[in-house]
Amino acid sequence: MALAADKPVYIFEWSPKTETDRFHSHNHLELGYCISGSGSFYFGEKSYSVGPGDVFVVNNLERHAAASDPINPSNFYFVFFDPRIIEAVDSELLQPFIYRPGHFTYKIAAGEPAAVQIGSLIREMWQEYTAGQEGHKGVMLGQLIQISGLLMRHYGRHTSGKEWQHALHDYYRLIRALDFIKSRFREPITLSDVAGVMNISPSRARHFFKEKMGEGFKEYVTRLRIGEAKRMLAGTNLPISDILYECGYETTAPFYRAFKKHTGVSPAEYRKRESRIALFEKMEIDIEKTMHSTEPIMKLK
DNA sequence: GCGGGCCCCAGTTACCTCAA
DNA sequence: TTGAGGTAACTGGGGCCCGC
Repeated sequence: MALAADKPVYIFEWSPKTETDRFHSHNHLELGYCISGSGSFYFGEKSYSVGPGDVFVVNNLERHAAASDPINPSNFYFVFFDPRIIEAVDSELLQPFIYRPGHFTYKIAAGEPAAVQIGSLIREMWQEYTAGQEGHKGVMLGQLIQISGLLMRHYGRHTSGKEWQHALHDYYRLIRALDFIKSRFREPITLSDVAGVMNISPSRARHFFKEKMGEGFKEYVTRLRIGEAKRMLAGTNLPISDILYECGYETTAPFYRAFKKHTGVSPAEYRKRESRIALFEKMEIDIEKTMHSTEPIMKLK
């Protein structure tokens, strides 16, 4: 989901499915506040239990997913926002969102002072949003800045200013690389190209990428390409031969091998499966519409 | 922290054949 | 035409190490 330029802050109410939603990452930053129920939140290999009052800080690099308890489904307020709006006010306020493997704590447990204060601000933000009075966007932005400040104080207890500055420097370098990769993964792209964007040697780029992302450069590019292929297989009727070309592959063999390795099925099987799921989900929605007139779970303006 | 050399090997490319 | 799979040659990423 991309944030519109004129609406850099979104808040919405959302209940994760009882089975784990698909792992994903995105270009915006995210805050989650559990208002009721229970479940789990997954960040890469880590998992956290979810309960009312818990706050989750989600950066724009780590792949994550959520799941609800079948007996007592969790319900969240989620805030999505463009990191640039924080940066424009004070780049230091970005620090709580910077991903540093081994240091980053995604969950602030209910009852912790930061969770209480941030939870209260997110509830106020929701009220602002639903009331929709004149100037609500500005008020929401102010609340977001306040939340960032509280997060900075919360995390600042554990990390020195010098370490924060270093992490910020690395973050900007990594963002440049990821922006470059995301805009070029459909073409032949090498580690040397990415190193050039970061102004470091290919050797250093390799160490840096693995250290910050937890996976190798090629692995990351392949994941992007296969993700794009999956999106095109499910969302278009383009022939597979066109799709593999659109995703940066020049011949069929490597595409089929990589696709099967990542998904466990061939591209054709994947397309069949997704079309069946889409048909089933459409039938469910039609039945739901017929029986009840309910609001969608995910509300976005 | 950063750059670079060396070696290994997985992945890629460019062919091919075969089946449906 | 599309999809699957095999082979050989080649490329370049990863791991390791060392020096600055």
